[in-house]
Amino acid sequence: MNPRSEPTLADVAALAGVSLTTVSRVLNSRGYLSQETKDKVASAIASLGYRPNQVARALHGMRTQTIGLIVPTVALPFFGELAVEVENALAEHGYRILICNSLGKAEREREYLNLLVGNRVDGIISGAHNEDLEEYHDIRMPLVTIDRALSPAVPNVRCDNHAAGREATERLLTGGARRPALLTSSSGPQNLRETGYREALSAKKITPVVLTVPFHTPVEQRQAMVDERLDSVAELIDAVFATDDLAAAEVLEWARTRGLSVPEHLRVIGFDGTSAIRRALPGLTTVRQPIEAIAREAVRILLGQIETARRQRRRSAGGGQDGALGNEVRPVYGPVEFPATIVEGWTA
Amino acid sequence: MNPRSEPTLADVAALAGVSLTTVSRVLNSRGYLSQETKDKVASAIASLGYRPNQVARALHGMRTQTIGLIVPTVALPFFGELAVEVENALAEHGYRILICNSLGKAEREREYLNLLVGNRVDGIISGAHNEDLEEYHDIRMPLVTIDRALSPAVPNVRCDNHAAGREATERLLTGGARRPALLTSSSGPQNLRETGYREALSAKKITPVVLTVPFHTPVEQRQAMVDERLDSVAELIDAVFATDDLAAAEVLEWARTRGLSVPEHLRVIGFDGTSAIRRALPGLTTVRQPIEAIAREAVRILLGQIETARRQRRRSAGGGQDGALGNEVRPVYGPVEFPATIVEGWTA
DNA sequence: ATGAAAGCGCTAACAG
DNA sequence: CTGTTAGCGCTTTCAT
Repeated sequence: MNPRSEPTLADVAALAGVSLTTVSRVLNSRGYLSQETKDKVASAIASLGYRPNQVARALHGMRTQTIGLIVPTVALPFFGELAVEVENALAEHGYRILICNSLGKAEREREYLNLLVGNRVDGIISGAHNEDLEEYHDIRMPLVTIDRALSPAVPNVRCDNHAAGREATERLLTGGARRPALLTSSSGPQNLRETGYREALSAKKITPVVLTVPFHTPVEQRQAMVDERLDSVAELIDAVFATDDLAAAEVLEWARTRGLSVPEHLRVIGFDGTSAIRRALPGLTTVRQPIEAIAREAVRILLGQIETARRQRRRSAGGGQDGALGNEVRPVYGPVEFPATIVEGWTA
Repeated sequence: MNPRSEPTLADVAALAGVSLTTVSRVLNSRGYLSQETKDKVASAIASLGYRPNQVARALHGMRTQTIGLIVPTVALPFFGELAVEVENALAEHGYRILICNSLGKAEREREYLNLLVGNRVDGIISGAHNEDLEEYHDIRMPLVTIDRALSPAVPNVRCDNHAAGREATERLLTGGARRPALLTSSSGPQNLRETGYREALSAKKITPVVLTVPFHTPVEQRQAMVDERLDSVAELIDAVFATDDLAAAEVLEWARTRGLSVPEHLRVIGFDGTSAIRRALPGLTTVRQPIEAIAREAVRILLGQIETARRQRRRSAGGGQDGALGNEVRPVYGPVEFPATIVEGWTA
């Protein structure tokens, strides 16, 4: 045996003087083993530093205990925190996570989707998609999306963007704003935070001012674009609801360079409320997403799907008797939404 | 065949009316194939939506094309960006990444180490370690550390912390500071940024003021601890060098609540310079780590080690002739350091 | 130019 | 209580 490569079951068996099966049994504590055998095997394992090859296990068991997570980039605190929470929730169930950063490129997202399927992950959680990549549709695998709905057949978990958008806007108004603008990444009916914003304004007969800077704008260009958008409406507005905290930071910077004091001349509220940004900008009033709840629920639904799929596979393989299976996790239609909460700072 | 599970090579072969071998050949474009065969196979693949099972491939080929990355948490922008850069660098070489967040818990880091070995990743990059976990030492696998040195035998890639610490401190002094404090996570000779700080001060005969708040302090407690540390030396100091940007943000918040204006009463310089924090706090003067360069170099060294290991394994397996192998990637001793650069804001 | 068969490391029937 | 054997899906000699 090459010393630089990992020992195998056979090595352990040989050293312990028993068969492969026996070793496998002590590893998985299945069936009856004499204490003596157990000890022999255990010491062989220890002395070789043996660790079961999960790849072989996966090949046999048809399951990798791994799920794929696709996000735009964990370099953004929101997705970084989301990834950590998903990882935590999965770890409790013995699963691990393969994180994929699409960087907003459809091409890359497609490649990752193939990679995940090729690696036979047990399921996928997607928190990023370039306006439905068709690959998502004909994927034969448990799938849950976070935040952006893909199709009614795919479970979607998110915070209640609509209500949150309305509440953020109302918070600006009750704070004294008369004309709040919206700064977001893309405008339209699918943008529920925008819908909430418009709803809050129409209740007060205020005309909306919607500014957009695309999500994947290179970081060096963002501030200039934000400045340009805000300058063009500076006379009209006295508050800004930015749909993410980093955009809110850019609004604050704009206000600073234009000599507008916050919140006196300009009120600002952000969105996400990640701990990293709350550390960086503790003064920012923002809407905090319940990231942990979202992650846990997405994981719960996904694992339910995986379980169901396994059952079906077993049934169609083993043939025959159904048994009473009333307690399966039911498929989820429609989005699952969690409430977001406003975190007070001094910018609004 | 169960419709919900992925098709296999055998399915493709059956549909195309050829043998497994042939299908495998067209997939890997090895040997001579008639155009007709190629076409038949290709269309069978397409119509089944077949994707090779990487798990099986890995089992056979004894390589997973996956490397593990261990970091404290990608929820912190520095490690989030590092993860993305490592992923990018690896992708260029056909490797993927398994990200593990240790959350600063030795227990969890140990588990992850086992997981990675169990999953037979081809190598590990570690950017986190609880004061050498012994497991790192007897690991039979290519390993590179980022930022923290583990042992002389393990390559270490980092920014030039010593020089950077000196320069940051000098920047405060040339800006007009007379007594800059250091705020860091743990003090001692292994903290090279601190060493640089002390060096810059001793050149000017200034007595150091070193404040510490442990790295893994829960976020809710941090500000209070920072406040407490700073209050205790408020009379002495007129500047702070914080060894990460988030700590610098906490210093700014302290200054704000104490009515100290920055940079007039208090100069502040941070460390890391991630894009996320630069977006959040564009005014912060900081030392920017060359994250991309670090990631690329770590990957380069690791892939070199993997290549070398494979060669050795082949040699010891196939037995015999060495051949001329002068162009191997040489093992790296001593750390590889990249220069960090100061990014100007208005806080210093 | 194509196929048959062995084997990667492990688990699970199926014997004893 | 323990061993033998047959795969999981793929690559790779070795034949033909």
